Amino acid sequence: MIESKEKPTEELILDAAMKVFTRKGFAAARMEEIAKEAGINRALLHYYHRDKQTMFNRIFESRFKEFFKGLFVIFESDNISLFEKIKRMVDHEISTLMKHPDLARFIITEIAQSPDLLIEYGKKLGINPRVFIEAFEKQIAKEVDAGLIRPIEGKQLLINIMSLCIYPFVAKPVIQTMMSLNENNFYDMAEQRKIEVSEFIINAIKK
Amino acid sequence: MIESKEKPTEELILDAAMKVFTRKGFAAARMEEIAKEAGINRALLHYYHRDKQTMFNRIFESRFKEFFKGLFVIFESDNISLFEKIKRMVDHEISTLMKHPDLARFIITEIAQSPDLLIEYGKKLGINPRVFIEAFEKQIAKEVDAGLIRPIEGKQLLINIMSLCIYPFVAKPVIQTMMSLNENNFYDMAEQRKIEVSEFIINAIKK
DNA sequence: GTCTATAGCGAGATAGAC
DNA sequence: GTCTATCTCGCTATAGAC
Repeated sequence: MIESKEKPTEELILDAAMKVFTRKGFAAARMEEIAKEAGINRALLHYYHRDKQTMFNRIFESRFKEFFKGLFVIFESDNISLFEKIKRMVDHEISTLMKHPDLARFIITEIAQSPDLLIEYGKKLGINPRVFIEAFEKQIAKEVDAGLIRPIEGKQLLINIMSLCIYPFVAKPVIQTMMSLNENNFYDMAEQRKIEVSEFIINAIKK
Repeated sequence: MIESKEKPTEELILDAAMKVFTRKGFAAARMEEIAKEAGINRALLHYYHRDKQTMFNRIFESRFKEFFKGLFVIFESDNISLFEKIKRMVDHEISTLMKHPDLARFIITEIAQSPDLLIEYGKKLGINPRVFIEAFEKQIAKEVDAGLIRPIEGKQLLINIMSLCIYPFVAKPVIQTMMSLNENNFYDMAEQRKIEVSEFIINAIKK
């Protein structure tokens, strides 16, 4: 593997840190492993970043944004039908996670360890899910009242959508082993879900 | 808090270890914290269990069983309809996780760190998901062929069922914060899902 | 900027008194 | 069986040469 464009060391480090933190989590990650992954020396990590925690925060922030941005944007677009919105959300979410299969597990487990992270970085990055959730709930209630879909609570529907999109990636190693899926098989399955999940949801709620 | 029935120390330790390992994972768990949780001294942990790893293995085995047993049993019962089976699976899974909300995240993250755990403990405990999965796929294929349900792949349906049941618990801290749910609210929501999810799935696949 | 060497510390494990 | 004291080691972080 020849590096045709030699990246600046700082970026090499960030890339390496991202990989290692994402697959190991903060506690199990080792500076040694990050250095190795970046092809440099342990000491050099500290030249660019004060310490492990600082490094982690930087990585967490960017991954947090990656995970939480996107989704909400779609919902805000106003003049498209509910079913179309759901299709786009599902497609967007599964596409994102196919590109970053460990992202969801990383974010969720780190937040589980210190729930304040969600509030802290939510504020810092101006991501406020509640606004989005309320809008979503309102739209669902309206559709139900108008008799356009079966009765269902917005919260529950939203959890269902997230579950169907996100869980397969969170549990990827479990699913792969249980169902004997190699990397390719897994991605085929995920790709198929872009449509499968949309249809599943729409069938579940349509009248 | 008065301990009316004083448990033997060994059990106190196992209970404490279960709690700490489950919420922190192996890497972030501290022997000190386990000792404190058990109300004893650090050194005493080593009197009952050789070391941290041994202790962890013991805990992991019992939690692994807890997570993977159950589910499969239900499916094997033969003379009930598919919809009834789904209802029972959903109810069983959500009930289990309501009792042990951190269980799924624990098992999944530890397996993600070392996927061999799934194979190793699966063998050790005689849990073989593949048999179950194949039977499930066969039944779905039959129902589809007979025109009793919409066309859907068994694998995808199974993943959907697991996702809808398990994800809310895996992502519990995220969901609680995003949706402003305290413990009670969360449990009400989960309780409601026992029916909500069954209906959702059945509507999604019925003709 | 990058390395080698090493200081410093946190945490797991052991020795030994009671 | 349970504790206090201590050893040991792995890992983070720093000092200093190049």
